[in-house]
Amino acid sequence: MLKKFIDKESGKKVESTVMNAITIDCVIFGFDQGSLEVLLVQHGEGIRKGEWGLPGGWIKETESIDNAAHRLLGELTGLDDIYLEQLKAFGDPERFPLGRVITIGYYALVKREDYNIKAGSTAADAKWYKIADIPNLIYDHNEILQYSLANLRTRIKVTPIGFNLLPEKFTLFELMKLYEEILGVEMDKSNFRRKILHMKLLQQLDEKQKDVSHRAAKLYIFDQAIYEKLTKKGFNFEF
Amino acid sequence: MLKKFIDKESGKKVESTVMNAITIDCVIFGFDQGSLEVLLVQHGEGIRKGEWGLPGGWIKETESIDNAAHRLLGELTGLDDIYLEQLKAFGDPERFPLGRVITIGYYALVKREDYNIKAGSTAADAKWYKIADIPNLIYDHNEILQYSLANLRTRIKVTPIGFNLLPEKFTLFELMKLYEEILGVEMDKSNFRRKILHMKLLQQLDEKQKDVSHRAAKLYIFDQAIYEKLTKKGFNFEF
DNA sequence: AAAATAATTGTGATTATTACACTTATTTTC
DNA sequence: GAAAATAAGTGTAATAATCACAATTATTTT
Repeated sequence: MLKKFIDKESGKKVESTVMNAITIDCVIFGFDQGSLEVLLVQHGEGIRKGEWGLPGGWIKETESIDNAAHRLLGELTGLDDIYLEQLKAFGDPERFPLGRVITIGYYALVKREDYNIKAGSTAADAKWYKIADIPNLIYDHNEILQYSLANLRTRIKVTPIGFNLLPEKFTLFELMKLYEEILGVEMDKSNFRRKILHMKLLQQLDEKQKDVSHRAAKLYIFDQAIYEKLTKKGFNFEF
Repeated sequence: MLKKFIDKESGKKVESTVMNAITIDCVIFGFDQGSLEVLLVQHGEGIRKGEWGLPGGWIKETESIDNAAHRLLGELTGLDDIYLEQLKAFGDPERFPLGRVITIGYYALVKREDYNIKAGSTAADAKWYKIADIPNLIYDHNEILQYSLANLRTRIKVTPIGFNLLPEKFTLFELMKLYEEILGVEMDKSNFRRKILHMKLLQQLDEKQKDVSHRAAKLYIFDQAIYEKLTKKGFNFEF
């Protein structure tokens, strides 16, 4: 994977090293049975073989960074049209042991119902980890993960991106559980309902939950059009 | 400024081009007489000579990205200990006409009272521009600037970073004018006072404004300790 | 001393938040 | 098939925050 370069002007060899190499690493969040999870992959080569890390790869000469991130995500998960945002660049000179490699961190939010690892995976092994069970990761991937988690927590208070983690149709209680899990707080059912419904971001469907052993809850969908209207005049999502 | 490389493995020449070259570009915000301003520099070399752009430069092999940004900022303004944060990386393949160069955007908030352009400037010319008067900039610098402005607007609603733009001691009215200018809204003096004082982030001093031709306002300072306490348990800065 | 200017304080109507308790619908158990 | 269990969904009253003004106070200039 590493390339070797010679500086044509100075003539110096830059051995076993890539000058200013750039990679992408992606934190993929999912939500399953009340738990926030992250998709990790097992490294297939090198000294760190068998250790877990964030999925990532190299940026091609002719593609934008965003496109590279989307491509990598598609190769791994078989999904396109995923919610994906750049976090920031991580560039400690020591972060990668074999040379100077700057990585650009992304985070993605996927609906677990859509996700199917077999679809396009090139990774030896990929697995969802609950946030509390994240192992030691290669390089600075724990730092990137923690940063993205902090970012998700502040973003979700200001923007309704949480919907990207839920199925198309969801109950108010599921939505509340998502907020509780990500923010690490307990909320009041009644007050949550009032607040979220008051925002008018949700559309009630004529459908109900199936296969639950108690009174079935009404299903809702997220109204994109109203969201965009609200975004323009600014709104607040604090709970 | 551009380097030329040969890929040692493939033997291919990569002429007039830097593979994966990385720069830093910095949006430096200041606040002067009620206006939000940005520090731009005039290019001293190349075809774009004379055109304005964001101050920036190359990242050295052995320094972290954050250190590079601080170093560049110090070289230009003579200041260290500036509020500086990474925005994100910009990497459209076409953004730089002579080759693939990815740039990492930063934004800084400086107190104009501290700033002295003569201190360490290497730029041919540097000048503060009001937001409304920003000219056409080189490469994708207008895009970077717009992005940082949007970022500042959302950040300032959630975090009291605005203080970095004001002198050490300021009046409540000055603070309000800062928020009005950045967010582009009008606020009610009375309600603003109540809200900001209620947060307990400000310490009233036994000092007053000098040299004003009317009743002098009390001066306040920002209380860092209380800010950190509040940050831990989370707080909201909406106005 | 009066006028001008802006700081500072006050007020009441409206809306949002919070902590609960209560009612309703559905499924499972006996 | 009635009772128990479970969670959905509604209601309420106290408290706090927001908003749109009006009134008062302290200084400086005329």
